[in-house]
Amino acid sequence: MPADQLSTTFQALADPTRRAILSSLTTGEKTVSDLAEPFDMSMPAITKHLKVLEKAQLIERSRKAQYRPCRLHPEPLKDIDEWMEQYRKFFEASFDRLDDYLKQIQTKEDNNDG
Amino acid sequence: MPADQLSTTFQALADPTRRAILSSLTTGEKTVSDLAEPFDMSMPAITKHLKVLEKAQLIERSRKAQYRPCRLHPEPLKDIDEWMEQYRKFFEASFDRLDDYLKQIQTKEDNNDG
DNA sequence: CAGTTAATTAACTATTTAGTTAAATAAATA
DNA sequence: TATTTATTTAACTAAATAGTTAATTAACTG
Repeated sequence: MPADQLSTTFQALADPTRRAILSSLTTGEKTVSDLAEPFDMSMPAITKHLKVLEKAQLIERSRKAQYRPCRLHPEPLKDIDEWMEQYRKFFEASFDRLDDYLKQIQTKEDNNDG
Repeated sequence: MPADQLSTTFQALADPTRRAILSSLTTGEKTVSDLAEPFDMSMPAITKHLKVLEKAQLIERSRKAQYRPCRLHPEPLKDIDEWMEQYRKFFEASFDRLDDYLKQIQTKEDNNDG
């Protein structure tokens, strides 16, 4: 398994449970139990997912009494966004999708003199 | 391993060789040998990476004589870009980075009367 | 048709991943 | 101090990943 940061980030995101955990953290800090609640999965499984997210620096953790709250650390997502930049011209220019096609039609109509 | 499309795409991108292959395809269609050339890796290893990219629908393949040219199919990247949307407000608003901090300072100076 | 080039498939291996249950640790509370 | 709550660690397993070499397939070329 590759050790570079971008690979680690993509790897961490390649799991629906971990993406759901991140999404859940967009509304603020959560305990491990809070985060585990929606999933039909043991606590140790959640602990492992949190370790993957923490190693990828997508979350940060602290201590409050017996709790180990997690919060979102979104910076690695910025790196993905920047990596994506070189591909935007390809997928944004695409005519494969209906809405893109319709947008193109609309633009032509806007420029119409008659 | 999760079967959902977004996980498959992230998984495919979680490897530097595969990302380099995609990047190489931004300049146009390439044969397998062309794509393999920069890597210190056997041909079957490259074939496997191409299979991963093809299953993730990040590349498309055709046939020309004994060649099996590959071309970029960027649509799944659009899905990642859309998934990212919910996180942009977090990393774009970040003050963790020096350039963001400097931008903030600059804005204050621009608004100065003296 | 024999040989060469391009690429894939088969068979194998080592490592990683994603989950489990049972036990251990940390901190609060009765 | 004993018990409960929150979480992690240990030990294990099954499946997936990423690579290898050797053999095979496909198509061109002399």
